[in-house]
Amino acid sequence: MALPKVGSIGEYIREQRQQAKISLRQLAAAAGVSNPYLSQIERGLRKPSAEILNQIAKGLRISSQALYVQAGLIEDREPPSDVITAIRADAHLSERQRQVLIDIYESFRKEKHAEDEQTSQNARPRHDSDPDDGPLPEEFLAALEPYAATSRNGDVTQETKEG
Amino acid sequence: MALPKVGSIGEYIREQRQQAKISLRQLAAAAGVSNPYLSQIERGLRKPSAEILNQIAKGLRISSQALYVQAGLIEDREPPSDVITAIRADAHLSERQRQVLIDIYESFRKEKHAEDEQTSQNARPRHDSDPDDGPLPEEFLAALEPYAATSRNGDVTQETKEG
DNA sequence: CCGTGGTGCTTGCAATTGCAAACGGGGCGG
DNA sequence: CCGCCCCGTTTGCAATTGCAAGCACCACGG
Repeated sequence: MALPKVGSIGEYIREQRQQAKISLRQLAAAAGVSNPYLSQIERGLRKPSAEILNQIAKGLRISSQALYVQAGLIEDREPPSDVITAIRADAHLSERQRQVLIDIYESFRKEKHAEDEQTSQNARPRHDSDPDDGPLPEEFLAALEPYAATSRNGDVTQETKEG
Repeated sequence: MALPKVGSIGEYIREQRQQAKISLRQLAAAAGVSNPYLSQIERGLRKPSAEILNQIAKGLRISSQALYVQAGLIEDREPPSDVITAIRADAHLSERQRQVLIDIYESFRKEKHAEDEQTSQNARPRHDSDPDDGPLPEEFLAALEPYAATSRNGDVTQETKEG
């Protein structure tokens, strides 16, 4: 793919602009790019950088993501459905935190797996709350307490610590 | 633009690369960019285009969106927490496990914010009173060991999604 | 001792971005 | 008719991207 869908992104921008009933120059001004450059972008003669793309998205008042997807710069994949993928994709976590979360999650899975042998990756939310199914080792919870405690401002509603 | 905000994206990439334990050249090859250019990107001397950014994300096996957010190219309003949604939707977890995971995740988020003071224009309301603890206490990890041991094979090569 | 292979960094250089200026054209008022 | 303001487009040109080649450094082994 040496030549991404630059044409389509241009068409998409022009389409959105015309739909918004604003002139090329107006959008250029709103986006903070020059008029001629926007013209070239819309006709696929130029391959706008990420910054320009973002500014244009702002000027158009549309989602940056929609534009990036159109530009083929983001996999059009749906949001991660399973926990591990979600953790891996979370930019706010450090790699270490990520690994710890994954470890904990997997250990939970193993516990659950022992009593309930179901390895379906895609699952629907279970509101059925059975508060008495997982043993949840003491030492584990003990180690977590300081974090769980500080993370919620005294609003620890869950029985993370139930004698 | 003598000092663009490219620094953070470069640092982020380097961080991710080092945590993935791969060399600059390896990532460059995986991403399909030249080694020197990647070097310059990581040090903030260059402002990579969207395509390059996307390729780097692929090479790092991380979400393109995460990278774009770091680069400030996507409004951060969208990815609040896919992780929590995923956790809630996972039928393999007990309600209790779910809550613990969420607690940990949230505490991690707070830690990261504290230590990683990134230029987030949209900071979530934090209680200014959480000066507790360091990054990730060993005792924490130690407590996890018995559970993590079976799940970790020493290397994070397993991918939940391919291609 | 010197070669080989690894790391990241510096140096020119072609290609491209992105812009200021200018161009052709369509309405409208003097 | 002419000037004026808008539209989108074309044309050079400075600045930047992105790369091939080469540099310095370090560990390992003949």
